Amino acid sequence: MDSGVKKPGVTSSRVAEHAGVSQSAVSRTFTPGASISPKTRQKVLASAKELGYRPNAIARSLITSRSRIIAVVMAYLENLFYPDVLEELGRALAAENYHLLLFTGFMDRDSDPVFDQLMQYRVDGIILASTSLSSELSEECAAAGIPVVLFNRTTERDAVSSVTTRNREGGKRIADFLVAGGHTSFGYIAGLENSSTNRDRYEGYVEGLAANGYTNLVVETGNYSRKEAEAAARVMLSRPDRPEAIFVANDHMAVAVMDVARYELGLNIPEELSIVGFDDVGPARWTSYGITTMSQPLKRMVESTVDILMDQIASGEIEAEHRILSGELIVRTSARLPQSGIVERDGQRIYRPREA
Amino acid sequence: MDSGVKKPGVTSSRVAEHAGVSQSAVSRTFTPGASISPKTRQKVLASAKELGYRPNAIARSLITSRSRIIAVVMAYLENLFYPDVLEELGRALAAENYHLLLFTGFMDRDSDPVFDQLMQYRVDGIILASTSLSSELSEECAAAGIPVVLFNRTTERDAVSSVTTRNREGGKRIADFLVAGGHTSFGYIAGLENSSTNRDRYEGYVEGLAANGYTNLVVETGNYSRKEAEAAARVMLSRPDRPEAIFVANDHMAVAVMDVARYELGLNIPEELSIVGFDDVGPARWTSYGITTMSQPLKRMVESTVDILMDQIASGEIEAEHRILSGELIVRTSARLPQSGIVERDGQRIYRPREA
DNA sequence: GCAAAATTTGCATTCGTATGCATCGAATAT
DNA sequence: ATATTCGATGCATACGAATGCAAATTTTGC
Repeated sequence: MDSGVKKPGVTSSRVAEHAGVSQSAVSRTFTPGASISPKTRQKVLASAKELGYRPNAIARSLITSRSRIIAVVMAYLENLFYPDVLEELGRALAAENYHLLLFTGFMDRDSDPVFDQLMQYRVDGIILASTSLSSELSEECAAAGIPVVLFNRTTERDAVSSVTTRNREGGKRIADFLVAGGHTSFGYIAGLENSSTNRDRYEGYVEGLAANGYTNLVVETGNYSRKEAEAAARVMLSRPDRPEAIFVANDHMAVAVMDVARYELGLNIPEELSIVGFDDVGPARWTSYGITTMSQPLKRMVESTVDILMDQIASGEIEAEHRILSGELIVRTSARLPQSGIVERDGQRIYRPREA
Repeated sequence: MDSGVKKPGVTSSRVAEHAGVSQSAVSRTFTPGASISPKTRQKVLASAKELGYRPNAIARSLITSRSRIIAVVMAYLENLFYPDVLEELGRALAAENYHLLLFTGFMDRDSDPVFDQLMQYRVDGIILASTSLSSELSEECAAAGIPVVLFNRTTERDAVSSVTTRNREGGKRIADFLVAGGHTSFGYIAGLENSSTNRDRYEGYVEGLAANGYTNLVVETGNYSRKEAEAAARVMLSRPDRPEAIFVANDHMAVAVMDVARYELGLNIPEELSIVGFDDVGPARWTSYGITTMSQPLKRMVESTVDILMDQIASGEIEAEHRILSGELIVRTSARLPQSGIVERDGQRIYRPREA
């Protein structure tokens, strides 16, 4: 009666035979909304269960030309932000009955093999995150008629959609926050130079500082890598005119910078040095770091991403859509506090100067 | 000449027509080792390029009944160990021309839907990691004739393979290390109670302590979750007879325990409290933590995992294989040091008592 | 109870590729 | 030069499920 053990080759035809109906009937039983009487449906379900039948998604894909697979490209997962994204994407896609084909662990250079695989599997959509090969790759995919969403990255060309947060405003708010905190000299540890997030955060920061009359900004590059961020921090913090406050382009690097500052240079944070990050990733919340940081609304970003994909898949129309969400400046202990502007919300302290 | 833009429906037949050959010829061109003359091969390749043709992996799978997809099940990615595994798996599988279908972000409870999806996609193999539903799920899959490898977990039933490290020996070595370090009272913060890793590490630890004449072990459970580990640490460290040394079942929790010890209870590590972890995950190496920990040889574990799968896929024989690798006790700053037994290797300090 | 409409059902075909088999041509052997 | 072999090629079919269409059945209306 039970079965459990399932022979590899249980096909719809075998079930049909066993249930005394046609193969079409079996197919319709498993196709929501198909025309089938409750009676035969039950018969089929019974036989299916007995034989341990499950529709073959491959065969289905072939004929519907829908794989129900979404490719996710994340070159590296070192930054905890991305595993979080992945987990949330897993949830969101599963809810829509889609599956997640992951491309990771390859060096950024060789985009071509990845692209080839994507095309061969006829994925229904593509999410590009944490990869610098976005631009070229995305254009190609879009040209091939596959919906593409850039996650946490944008591009000028308008063929592909994107989901981001207000990086520019974030950078600006951080500048305001640091100025309000009484700092007078500033540093920036940059992410990947050609990434839109880095560019926008930087520009907003510079703009915000300038608006307050500060132009003495020192810059080093960490390329979103821990190792390089450490090196950058060493250089910046060894300067005679070491800045009082540093905006690090993301939390992943900020953690490294804090370690270097404290343990290699013996600096007290925030008394002697203020650090602000971006992302509000796990370790930022750990007591050892307590990083003051611009949060990215992960859940909403993922929702938007999946939304866009589902829309484009359903409509068949690939029209680039750009969703820009906003985060908050979460105030913790890694930076000196301004006199005012800090409010409490949902048990967190955030920076909200009056005009905002 | 170039093309770039690719019409959705370029099939092998279209290429065949364009090249003036049969569809079979096109197929053979893209099938390594098939019988085809260099001349026609070139003709086909030229046409394929011009039309932007790529073999349809779905259709190929249908007929070969090989999807070249490996399912990876990781219920959660909070513990950085798993993203690392994922990245390495991505690399290793790509090298074998396999792809990675990721199942993540679901609560452990509902294993059934996951199982259903696995079966429907006719994946060629399954890797189960960081999930407690291993036992039931794995049996089912194995019964269905799909190779399964448990990653960092074992099970008694011998239907499924597994790759682990010597958890028991690891626990024992940690006990030896702590005893040699002069500690006299001990604590254990446990992982998931029904997981084999937790059980083995615990048993080895207890055994090692007992061998040295210590039986005064206090235990709390953190279930491999950060939040619960924090709570466990609070309880354990508030005891009047707080232990001098704590073995935390993995680094992910050890980080949390250190934060609580330092910032909530003001304890100095390692002067007043020694902490040892397991995994040697990223944050363990960060200066703020510098966790002394049993390493798990990630790369080799992944290699073995993929090895086992490839073997079983190639041979069609599913014979459970259990690979057990060994790690090292990496000595850092979170625990008091023994007088002897610490040696340097590859720029790292490891604990290697004479008999080992 | 009968005709018309609505619903089920089965047949046959399709998706795009791989592959056994037969055929054909060229290369080798005698 | 002819017989033999071997590689290259094409034909036809198969993989497993979805679906348009027509036939069969049930339901509805009067």
